[in-house]
Amino acid sequence: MTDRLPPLTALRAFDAAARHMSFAKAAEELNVTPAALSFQIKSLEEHLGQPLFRRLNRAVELTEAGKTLAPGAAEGFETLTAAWRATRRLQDNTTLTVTAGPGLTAKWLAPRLYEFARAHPEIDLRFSATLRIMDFVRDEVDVAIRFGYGPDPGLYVLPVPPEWVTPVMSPELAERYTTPESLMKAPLIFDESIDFLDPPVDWPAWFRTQGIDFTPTHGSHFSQADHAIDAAVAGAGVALGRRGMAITDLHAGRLVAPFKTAIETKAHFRFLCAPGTETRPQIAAFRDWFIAEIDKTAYVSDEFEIIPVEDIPPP
Amino acid sequence: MTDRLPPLTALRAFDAAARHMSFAKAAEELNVTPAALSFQIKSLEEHLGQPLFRRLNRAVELTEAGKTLAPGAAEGFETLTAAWRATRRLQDNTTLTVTAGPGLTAKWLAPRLYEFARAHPEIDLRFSATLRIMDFVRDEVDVAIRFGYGPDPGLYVLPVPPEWVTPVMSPELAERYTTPESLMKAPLIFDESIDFLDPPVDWPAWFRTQGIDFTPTHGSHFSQADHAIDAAVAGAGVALGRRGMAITDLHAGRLVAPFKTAIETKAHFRFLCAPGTETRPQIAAFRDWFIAEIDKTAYVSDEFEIIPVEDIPPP
DNA sequence: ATCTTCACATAAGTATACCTTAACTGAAGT
DNA sequence: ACTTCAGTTAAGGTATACTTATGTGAAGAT
Repeated sequence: MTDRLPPLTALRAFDAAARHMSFAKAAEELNVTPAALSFQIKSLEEHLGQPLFRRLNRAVELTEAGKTLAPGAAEGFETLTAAWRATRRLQDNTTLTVTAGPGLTAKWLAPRLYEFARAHPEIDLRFSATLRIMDFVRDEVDVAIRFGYGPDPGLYVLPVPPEWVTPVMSPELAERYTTPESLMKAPLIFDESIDFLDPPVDWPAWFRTQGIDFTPTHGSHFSQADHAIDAAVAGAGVALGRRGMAITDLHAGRLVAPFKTAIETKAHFRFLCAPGTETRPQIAAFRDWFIAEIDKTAYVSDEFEIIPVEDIPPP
Repeated sequence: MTDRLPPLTALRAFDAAARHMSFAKAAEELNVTPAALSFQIKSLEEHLGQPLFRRLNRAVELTEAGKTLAPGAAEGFETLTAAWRATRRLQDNTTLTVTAGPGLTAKWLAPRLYEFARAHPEIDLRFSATLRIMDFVRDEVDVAIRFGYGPDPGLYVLPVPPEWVTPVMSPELAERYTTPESLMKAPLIFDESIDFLDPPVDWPAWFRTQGIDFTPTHGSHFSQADHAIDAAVAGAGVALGRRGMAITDLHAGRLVAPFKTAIETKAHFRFLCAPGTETRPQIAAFRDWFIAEIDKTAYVSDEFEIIPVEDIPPP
């Protein structure tokens, strides 16, 4: 017989039946009568040349053929559904789904979102704070904001100024630790979320910018950047704060950055979306707002001597 | 409108049109007239609420919506087609597709296949010699023979006796190197295809079974086991031959294994197929033949003192 | 400049695939 | 023995999908 695809409605009926393991429930899902579904399955079995379900009297179970077909059918229809939904979303100019890492969401986006929501009441903003790299089509996400290196093939990438780090601490601690040397005795906070950077942007690197050869051996470690900043705000120690993470607490006076040397890394935040979607109204609005917010705090960089990490002398 | 799937025939028409970038060719592929296809696309665009193609006079091009939908549609239908074909193959009891690594194919399967083909003339045997792990459904493979550890969740695994290695060389070389100590001065051949084993099954391990602490520093390296064996047959040096790889050349007298100590590893060949398919006639026939062939050479193991690799004293 | 060709659109008519209602079957639970 | 449940079967209607035939507009040829 044909090695091509069988009637697709029949295949979809099978998919629903296999997922529910019930013809009746499958019929309900597809808004047809059980009779119709029974026919579809029967016709599919005729196309195939062998049964897909074993009819027990109160239930159905999959035959070997059914077990072979079911996972692929489910995956195939899932893919189609995701693609169709993503396409439909293109003309929905009222919803905007953004994903960002938990740190950026907590320390940068969340405090500013109220402004965006007020400026664009027509946009229904949804957030997904996860580190998982997402698929724009499959996960129904419009914009991703991610910290790291490029390149990102096949994506629209908006350049954002590079990120730098400098020691930050609570005002109380700043009275105790007034010189770079004194930090060697201070409780240090380690932000493991930037461990992946190469060359490393860490405490030894910062001490070297001060002409100090010192590798701290203990301190508090945090896997997420916002937790490290929170610890610093609470007075638990001195953190190497990333500009984007610390800026809100610096402005609020909860943190101070007494030393005016910062390390710049090639990694930076990147505004990512599927190519072509950057012109959709809500994405363009979000992008413009995002750039404006970053520009608002750009002057902070002028206060610091910013040293590219690759210019730091090796140990 | 509905967020559910649109009419599937229309989606399939779009998929074909997007792949060919031509309505006429898509119509040909689907065995319908161009007019029918034109209607399908139009109906899909109405479902969506926006055009999927931009009609230029001599050609068509995808709109943003089309570009969003096309990859997912293609992938979805590919998945469905693969699943359907895999299901149809279940009732094809005349074809058998086997995949194995290049080493096993060259040194073990190929020399024996003639026998199998003669014993089962009704089976149309196809081979795929690749190291790539294959998906039984997507790659249309019935049986995989792989060297390594388990477990393999969700697969039928036929246990095969464990694999061991012992020094092998050409008869000429064997006259020169008659003691384990003499091998320290022999040209050694390294088979990198078993480097992934842990604990390692390598020359230092074998020397330790002889009470010799020796780590060879140079020799010939081969990334594939069959090439290492071929080099040994050619008299280029002494290889640590895997039972399964060397057995044919040992029987033929092209190789000899003068030292009767072998190292056994927990890794072994595994006969893998999708669960449930082990009862299909051609797979059962191949499995039975495979076991019988292995049993034929089982007595060889009796000649050796086989030491499990974990029992070898550490350096 | 006009003609031809090409690729797709449109109109009208037709077939068939799909669905519904209604009655049936056979086993499990009451 | 009666009810219920899950799926099957039959008959008939409707919407879907296809066909043939004709129309349209621009690219390329003469």
